[in-house]
Amino acid sequence: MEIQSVKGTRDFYPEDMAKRNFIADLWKQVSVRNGFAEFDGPIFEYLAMYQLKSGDEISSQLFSFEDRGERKLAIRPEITPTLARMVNQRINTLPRPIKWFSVPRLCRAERPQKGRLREFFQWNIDIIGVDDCLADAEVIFCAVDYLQQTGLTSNDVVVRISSRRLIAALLECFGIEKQGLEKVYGVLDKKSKVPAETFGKMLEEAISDSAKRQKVLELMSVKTLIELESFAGCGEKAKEAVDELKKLFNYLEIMGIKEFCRFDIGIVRGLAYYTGIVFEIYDKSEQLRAIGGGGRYDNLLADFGGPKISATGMGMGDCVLGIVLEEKGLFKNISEKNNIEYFVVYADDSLKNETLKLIATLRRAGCKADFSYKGGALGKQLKQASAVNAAKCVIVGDEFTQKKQIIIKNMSSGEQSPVDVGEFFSKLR
RNA sequence: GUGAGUGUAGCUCAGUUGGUUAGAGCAUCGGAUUGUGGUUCCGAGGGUCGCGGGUUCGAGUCCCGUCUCUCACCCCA
Repeated sequence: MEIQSVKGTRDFYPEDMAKRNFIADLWKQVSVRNGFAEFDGPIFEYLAMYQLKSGDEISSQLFSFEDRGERKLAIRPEITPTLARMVNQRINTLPRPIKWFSVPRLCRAERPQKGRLREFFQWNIDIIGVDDCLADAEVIFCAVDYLQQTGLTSNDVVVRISSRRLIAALLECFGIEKQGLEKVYGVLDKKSKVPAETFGKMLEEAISDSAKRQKVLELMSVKTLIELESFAGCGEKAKEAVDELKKLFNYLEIMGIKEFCRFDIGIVRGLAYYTGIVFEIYDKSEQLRAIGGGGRYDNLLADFGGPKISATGMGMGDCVLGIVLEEKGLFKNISEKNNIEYFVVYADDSLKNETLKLIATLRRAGCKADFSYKGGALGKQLKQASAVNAAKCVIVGDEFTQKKQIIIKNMSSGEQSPVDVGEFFSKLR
């Protein structure tokens, strides 16, 4: 083979395409039934737009290039900046709440590994203009609605939920300076990913004071919302954050997805822009990276030059999800073949033109119909019919010449019977 | 970007301490079968052994480089 595919990309042969469509079609279907409207943007944007939020170092993770007018551009690594740009442009005319979704194809120049490629699809849903954590609950509901629709249950996946606002308030209460907050977030995020000893060392590097460190360790051992009461002395901000989480979990219970959701103080999310509720969705085997994640980012529009309007949302990629669905055998109902309804075969070359007419009529009537280019022995044509997984065969033979009849053969039972051509087509409609 | 492992037919893999013309199963195509398929039988095509150097009389096998894929780190929007 002369030219190989590019590192981290995938070829979608029909059987792979069937799986990709299964995933993406369901994303769209579930979004729509949850009240979200689809949008999309260009596949490349100004490089500066991506640097705005994440700084210059992001450039090494992007596929960037210059066009002939020396514009510095980049292939989109995420769609959220595009969303912010589009919403800002029409913010005064869009009815709120804005509930939008998209299934963009994204590229990131990272080294591929399990569940992460350089080109992938990511489902994004966002709700803009709602302060109430009901919007966060609805985003989580929509994600769970999707996962259930694929056949996954609360035995397979879990949504781990926490609050940036809560952690910020508590860390402030512990006396940790605002400047050091980002670094501590980074360490907390590692809690469930590294051995306890390593975690301890990382925390030591981030927080020099051992008393403060002890309080953080105490906090990280909290397993339920109720245990947070022991930090009640931490002031109004912390109390508000706890109340918000309680309210969220109440909504989740009312919506009937409580068994999918857990409070988990260790969920921080890497990025700086989250401001409130945050969550990540995991496969319960814990062997994979997150299936998806999201949360509240109330500064999103403002960061991109718009008004300060609250927003919450989530993203889910197709790579990890695909691995999970494959492992659980949930792709099994997907047909990789064409599922031809009628395969028309002809007993003699003199009937070829009549066969083509039948095919055309069947197709215009909306049936998936096909036939053999080569013709030849009836047995050969039926073999081809089996190869394309045809449900039924239409046999055009002597009966057609003599009585205008065709034979309909059911390919799974083997049963067959003659039928008048006119009657056959009138039944189709 | 750093580190480790890997690579033989479309797929899954054999291939002896380096020794003739590199094999099998599955898949594909053809035939048995000119009015009856999917399960049977027979046959065929398909490989510059990832690519490039080197050692050797001789390399799929040993050495170096490079690329891919896999796994971990960085990062994870």
